[in-house]
Amino acid sequence: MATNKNATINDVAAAAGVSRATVSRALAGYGRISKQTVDHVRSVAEGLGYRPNALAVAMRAGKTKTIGLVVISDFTNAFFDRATKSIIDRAKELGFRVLIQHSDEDVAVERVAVETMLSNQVDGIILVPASTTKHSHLTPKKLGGKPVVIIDRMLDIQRFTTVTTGDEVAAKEAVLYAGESGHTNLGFLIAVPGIRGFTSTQPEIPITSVQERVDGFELGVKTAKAKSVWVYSEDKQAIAESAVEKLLDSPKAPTIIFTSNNDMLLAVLKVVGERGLTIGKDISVVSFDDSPWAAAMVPGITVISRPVEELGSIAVTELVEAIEGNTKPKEIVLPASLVIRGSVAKLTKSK
Amino acid sequence: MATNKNATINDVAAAAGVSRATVSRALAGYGRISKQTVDHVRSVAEGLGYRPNALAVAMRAGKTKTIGLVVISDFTNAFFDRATKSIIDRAKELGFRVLIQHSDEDVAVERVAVETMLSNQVDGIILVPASTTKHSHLTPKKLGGKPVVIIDRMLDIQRFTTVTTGDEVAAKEAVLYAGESGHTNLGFLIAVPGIRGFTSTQPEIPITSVQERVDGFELGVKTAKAKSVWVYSEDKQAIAESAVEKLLDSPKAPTIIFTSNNDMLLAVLKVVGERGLTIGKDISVVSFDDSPWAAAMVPGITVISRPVEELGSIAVTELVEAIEGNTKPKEIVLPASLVIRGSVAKLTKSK
DNA sequence: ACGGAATGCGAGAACGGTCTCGCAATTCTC
DNA sequence: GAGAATTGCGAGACCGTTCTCGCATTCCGT
Repeated sequence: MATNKNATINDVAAAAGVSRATVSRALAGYGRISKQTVDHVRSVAEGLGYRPNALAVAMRAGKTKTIGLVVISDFTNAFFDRATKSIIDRAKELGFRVLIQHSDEDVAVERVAVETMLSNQVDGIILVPASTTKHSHLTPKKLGGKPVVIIDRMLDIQRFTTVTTGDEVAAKEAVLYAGESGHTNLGFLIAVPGIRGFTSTQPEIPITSVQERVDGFELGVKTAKAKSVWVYSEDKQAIAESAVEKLLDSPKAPTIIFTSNNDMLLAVLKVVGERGLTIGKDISVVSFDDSPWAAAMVPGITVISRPVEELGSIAVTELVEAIEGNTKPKEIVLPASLVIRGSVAKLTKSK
Repeated sequence: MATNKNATINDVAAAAGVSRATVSRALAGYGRISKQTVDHVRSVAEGLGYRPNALAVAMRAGKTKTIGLVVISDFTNAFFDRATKSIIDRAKELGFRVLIQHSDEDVAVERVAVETMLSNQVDGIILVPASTTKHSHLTPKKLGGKPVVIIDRMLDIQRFTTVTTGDEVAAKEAVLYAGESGHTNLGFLIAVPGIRGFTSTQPEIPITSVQERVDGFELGVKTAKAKSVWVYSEDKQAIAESAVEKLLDSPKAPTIIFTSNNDMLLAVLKVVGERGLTIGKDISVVSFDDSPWAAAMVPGITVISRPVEELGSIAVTELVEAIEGNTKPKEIVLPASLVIRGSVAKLTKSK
């Protein structure tokens, strides 16, 4: 069994009867070298199936053309898979590769992930931070000066470029839309990482994006002068379902339920369906984040859609810019928008 | 602005007043070295925040502890995101990193992706091949002897370890279940990559997993002695919807529709919903691949569930085994199973 | 007290590239 | 036709590690 090692530049040099330097010149096309030599070396290299060792190139250059992506994982959440795909694709366009690690919403795991990326000499990192406040592994010193772009959420420091979506505005807009449709008793189901079970008193929310959604919802409730019931739930199907039960059984049962993400929406769908209620008629629903299935259901679910692909793409563009030149940190906020389908019933106002 | 380069082993050696070799020994814990020196070097290294350059280590060792993953992308397809996640996680357990590229079902893109991986010196590759027959970029020579594990589909050669699911058996089982439930007019909606529009005559199917599903369905139809209508569709929402219309409008309208993947299921849901039909009552549905939303809907969708996480995990385990020792190629087939929910109506047999 | 074994550590090569420098050969200039 | 300029290419340093080899020094036994 031939262990078929790939050809190195030395092999090419030997086969072509020239020095390593000449091979390098011929293939990269720089420096003083005759056309004949270039052609000769190139054909020899091709014949040998030579391909430069990216590791060696990176070591010499001090650049790897690789960016690290640390997401909290949970691909069930439609957001992160779409973001991941758009990041990989945009990176490819710009000539970068992507190394992916999951933090599972755990700061300790995130820390290790970042260290792994750094020891792999990534040129920069895109990070969905597990915590707003815990970022001692993200000091300039520990990062070795490598740029970082934060997406989806914000940190309590403004050291990095941040790409987020304007969830507060969109959340308020959604509530006002419900108000215009005649809904006055509103229910809210908010997924909060880190809590156990569910509760109706607002817990500490460790993630700015969720906080924004809550703020926007509250603002909407205030503006519309509506009544509201809130449940904050662990991000787990079974528990979220109990939370929905509680929402539906509360004294002033809401005619519409707003959910902070797709997983919560699924819980609503399940419980509501089991009770024999029809979406868009007996009960209304609005959820954060669009997905193919939310669009394909009948009636389609009215959602607050975030420009996820754009977010990922912009994050890469910004990061690469920071890698190649020195840029100042900026805060980029992309607009989220209400996509109206059929899941919100028009209530006849009984004034 | 301090460009804060990360400390190298030379910095540590200088700071500790010893040679590079000694630092290496102290940190890796091998060779003849005094306990005092070890402690001293370690504390100095920690103080400097030293972390070995993985590139240099890899170059020296000839191993990168990285595996390449080439998937056809399409994260909307629930299969690939779950597979990707399980692969990353299992790789992490075994001390490997994962480099991801998408082929978009295009052999040319797949070829480039594989070459990129190889030039990045991955230790092995996990591949979802875009084509059964076109694999000239996967010769032992081009691969430089690096092992490859094929998942989800098979090639027409048996050079590589393959991890797939037993879709034929499961497809047949699903059809028989429908027969037992009283269905005799069966509809099939098959997504075929590479075709345009939709057709009712069977086109060439470039992917073994889809072929298996078709074979299994056909076997079931034969065994159950049922009538069947088939539509083969491009994998695009709008077109799939037209295909569903055609299925429902065919002379012998089916009472149940089988779909070859989740995207097709969504098309069925949409059209059926728009026609005011109720799933599990007016029309029945069975789909390949489980998903959170298929489970959360009411009624839940009866699906043929494939052990995707297990598949990914096994693929990594096999690949790492091949990387570390020399193993023979094997064909691993994991069982897919029918998950019965409420989307198949029990028909009273009118004999 | 002296030879041999054990111990601790440094020098230097190697991995596979890139790139600067300098040398020889050719061409140009008047 | 002699000196200068240009051209083409090789030698060797370097990136950050690991690891083999060999050299001092200490330790032990007799």
